[in-house]
Amino acid sequence: MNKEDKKHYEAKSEIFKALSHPTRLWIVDQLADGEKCVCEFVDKLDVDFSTISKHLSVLRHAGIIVSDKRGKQVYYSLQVTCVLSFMNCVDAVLESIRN
Amino acid sequence: MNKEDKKHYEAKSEIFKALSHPTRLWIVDQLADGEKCVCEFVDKLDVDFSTISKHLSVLRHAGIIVSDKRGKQVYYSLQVTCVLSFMNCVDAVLESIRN
DNA sequence: GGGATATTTGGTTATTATACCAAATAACAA
DNA sequence: TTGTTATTTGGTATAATAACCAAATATCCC
Repeated sequence: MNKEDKKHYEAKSEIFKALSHPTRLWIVDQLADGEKCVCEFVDKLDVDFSTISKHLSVLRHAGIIVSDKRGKQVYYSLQVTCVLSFMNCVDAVLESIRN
Repeated sequence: MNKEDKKHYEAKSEIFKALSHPTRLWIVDQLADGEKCVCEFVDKLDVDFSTISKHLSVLRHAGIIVSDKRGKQVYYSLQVTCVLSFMNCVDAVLESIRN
């Protein structure tokens, strides 16, 4: 693996890392049918809001979601919707393990 | 998020974790066009073979690849080929960040 | 059996990720 | 301006990952 390849795979792995947390996958699913306010996540999860904020930050920095501040609230939405279609693939992996 | 959902997302995140390393993504790409012997990875990478073996183990436990021992050598191949199509999506993310 | 090769496993250490709390910032309302 | 709500950022302790070396295992050849 040469230097250029290495950079390429490092960048790619950052995307996967961003998706490597149950809470963040849940967030992605929540955004599947449109934007959501941070406050909605806070209500539905039993973790500190600072924790949620950091998860959102990870996804945003990876380029998977984008934020939009309107008034006091911040709305997030999916930037890269092909992530959703990969979820089906992941489910297939889980199925194949189970059987 | 209820208990069942939590388990589901935890399982899912394990798949992503397995793909969250440059070397492991490289391995997946290497397997795109068919099975490869561990020794081939050892030759092409500049890391300890025990490290490679552990990366292969991570991918195998996640159900992404399968191993087949023939003689002294172990051959690995992709079990879940839809992973490859997601790579295009990931590349799209990278593109969108770059621009 | 004994030696050589291929791969995995265990141990140790360094780096990275995560959660919570507390404090900071931003926007709006009184 | 002061208070209130929404969200982010910084600090810190703990847990998970990853790399290397050394040792174990498995297979083949003599």
